[in-house]
Amino acid sequence: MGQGEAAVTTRTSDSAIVRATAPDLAGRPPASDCPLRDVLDRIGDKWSTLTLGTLASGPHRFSVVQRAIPDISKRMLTQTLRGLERDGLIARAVFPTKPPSVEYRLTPLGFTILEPLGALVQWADEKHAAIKAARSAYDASN
Amino acid sequence: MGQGEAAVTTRTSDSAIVRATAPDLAGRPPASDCPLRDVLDRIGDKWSTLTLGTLASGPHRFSVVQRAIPDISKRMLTQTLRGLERDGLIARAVFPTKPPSVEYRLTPLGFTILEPLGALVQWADEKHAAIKAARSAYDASN
DNA sequence: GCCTATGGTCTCTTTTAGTAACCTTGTAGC
DNA sequence: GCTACAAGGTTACTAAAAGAGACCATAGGC
Repeated sequence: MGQGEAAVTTRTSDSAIVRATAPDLAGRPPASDCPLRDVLDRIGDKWSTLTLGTLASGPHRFSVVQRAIPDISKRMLTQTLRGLERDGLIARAVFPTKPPSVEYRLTPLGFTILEPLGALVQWADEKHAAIKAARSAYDASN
Repeated sequence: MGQGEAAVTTRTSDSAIVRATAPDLAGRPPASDCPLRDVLDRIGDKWSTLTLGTLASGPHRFSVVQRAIPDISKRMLTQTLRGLERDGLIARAVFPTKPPSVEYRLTPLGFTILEPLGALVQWADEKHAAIKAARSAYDASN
């Protein structure tokens, strides 16, 4: 690292390391304008991906979505749906029935996230066993 | 929905709708054993992806990672690194220098997540403008 | 002596998630 | 006529998590 290829690093001027090895992250805008951060703040939470996944199969009403994600509360579902709507990923339509029914559906923009999201789901399915094994091993050695 | 193809839904027995339209989610285990949930609880938080992204460029010491992600606190970084280590995505190595230095690097398993994660980053970059536009529009119409 | 750097931990405060009760309006049951 | 229930939320309250900042041991530089 410092010089040569010492595996055991001694004190070095780290600013050089930072410049040399983390360019793609340093190149990104620091905070609020970083697309990655912005997206992860949206879909990275506990419920957004599950909500998108539910709506992927077609438009659904509020209560249907809630039943599809059993352990979400009304409050969190409302909040999640509002957030996704605000970002243009889903659309909300109110029908003047009595009592009124509300339907949520993916927008064209919303559909485009299903592909990268699907890649992640696939990774999760494939590696879940390995992750659980690593977790057990870690907890065992404490 | 209920019968016919009425766009304006009246009261229907929703259990039928649930069964008909949300099968892929209903098919997943309800909570703790769902791979998607499990993975999202890990990498879905605010810092994990950024940490993985930083370590994607090579092994780094604690303080280097911290400087690469400017607004993370030591506490959160420690917690994030521990979590990723526990799940086998990164490895931790302590070198007995004075003061001791600690190096973190992706494991083979950790490297495999970079591809699906990359897809998401690309999506974020591509759609960021559209998302921000949708957000402005939503906030404007309030 | 004092400040710096290492990789953390500990405590405290603030933010966020989650729970449960309530709201409105109309229909159904009794 | 009274109670109950459905829809899609909102509101108040509580539990959990995130974040800020001080502290620790040890050694080197000035």
